[in-house]
Amino acid sequence: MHNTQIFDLIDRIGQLLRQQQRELGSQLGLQPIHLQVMHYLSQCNRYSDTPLAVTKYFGTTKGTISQTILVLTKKGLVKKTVDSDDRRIVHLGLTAKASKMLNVMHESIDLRQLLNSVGLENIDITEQALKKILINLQKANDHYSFGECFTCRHFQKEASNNYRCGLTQEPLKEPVIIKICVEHEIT
Amino acid sequence: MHNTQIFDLIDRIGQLLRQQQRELGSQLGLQPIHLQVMHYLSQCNRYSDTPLAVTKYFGTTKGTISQTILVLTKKGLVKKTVDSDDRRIVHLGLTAKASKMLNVMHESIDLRQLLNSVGLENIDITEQALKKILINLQKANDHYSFGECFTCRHFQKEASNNYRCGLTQEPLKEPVIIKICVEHEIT
DNA sequence: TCAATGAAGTATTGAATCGATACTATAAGA
DNA sequence: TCTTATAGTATCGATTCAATACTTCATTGA
Repeated sequence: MHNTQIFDLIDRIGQLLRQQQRELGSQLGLQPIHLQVMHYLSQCNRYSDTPLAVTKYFGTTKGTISQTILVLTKKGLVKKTVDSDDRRIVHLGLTAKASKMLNVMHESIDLRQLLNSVGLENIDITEQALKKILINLQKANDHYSFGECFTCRHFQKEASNNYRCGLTQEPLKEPVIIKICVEHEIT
Repeated sequence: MHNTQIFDLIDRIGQLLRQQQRELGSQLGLQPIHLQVMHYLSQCNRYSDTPLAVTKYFGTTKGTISQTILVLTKKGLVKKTVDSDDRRIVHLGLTAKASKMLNVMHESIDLRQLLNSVGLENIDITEQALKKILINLQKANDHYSFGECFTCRHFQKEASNNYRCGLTQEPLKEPVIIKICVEHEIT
């Protein structure tokens, strides 16, 4: 009873955030999902920049995401490249136009003010709690794929300073990676 | 940079929760928004059970909500009654059928398991943090209406044990009330 | 008393998401 | 080679949602 209030709050905040995205995106002719996908693509690596990974991330179907990506490519915001090893796989990347657009957007919204009067310590606690909720939610929904844990560790071995693994500081918020790295921490 | 991760998490969890609602609702021929509105109506009082209040709550437009409610009434889940004082105002209420449906749904989803390994103390902290974020978000979006504060206090004076005011324990999660009661605490 | 203004809600239309189904192309295994 | 599985696309129908215009009712003000 008391516990479920958290989910009402998340639901509601998420709804209002999406509403903000809608207003912001409508000026650019974009829908909320487009902004979300672009934001996602700005943060993922070559294991998570495929349509299928986007599908898993947003919990929708292949077809739906395919449509979204089609719109983004038509608008010149996303570029596709076929994987050289496996030609079934497509890698998605933001164009310079898209990156610039994202930067402008991030400047126009000051998310930090929304954390007013929360307190740094509690922000951290909240963040950790939300991460655990997310993981539990993924487990409950069978969105968890253990098989890619090897991939994630393999990825760690690469000598690139743009990429880091683990839950806390990684620029890789891509879910497949996050999920697996978290699981790896637990076991 | 570090701070904005919270909003990614909220966004993502919200998305997955909505996906759950979609799966659950599709068996009943209902969309996520329908379940959300029904859940909202199960918790609001006679100051917040109007289409306009629902509109403010979900941050959409009157027309959109009107459509949603139309569907719910056609399905026999929501009943409209015209206000006796102000005949422009419509009060919305769940039918017995809807209440039963909500109960079944709440039983079929165990939200508590999603809080596994979070810890009671941190749940409270997270809840408080999310409440503050919600309020800040409402302020930023001009969804704040001070005028109804009087209404809220008036409502407090009624002798009904089904209703309570305040931020913490109230069964009234209706936003107009919450917003105003919180503001009242602050000042 | 009555006209003007505004508020609550509805109806309609068009754009867009989303799911379902069917399809193509490529890879991997027997 | 043949079968099966995977990644992605195309198409269609149902539905949301915003925008606009509209109706009904209340309130204000002369």
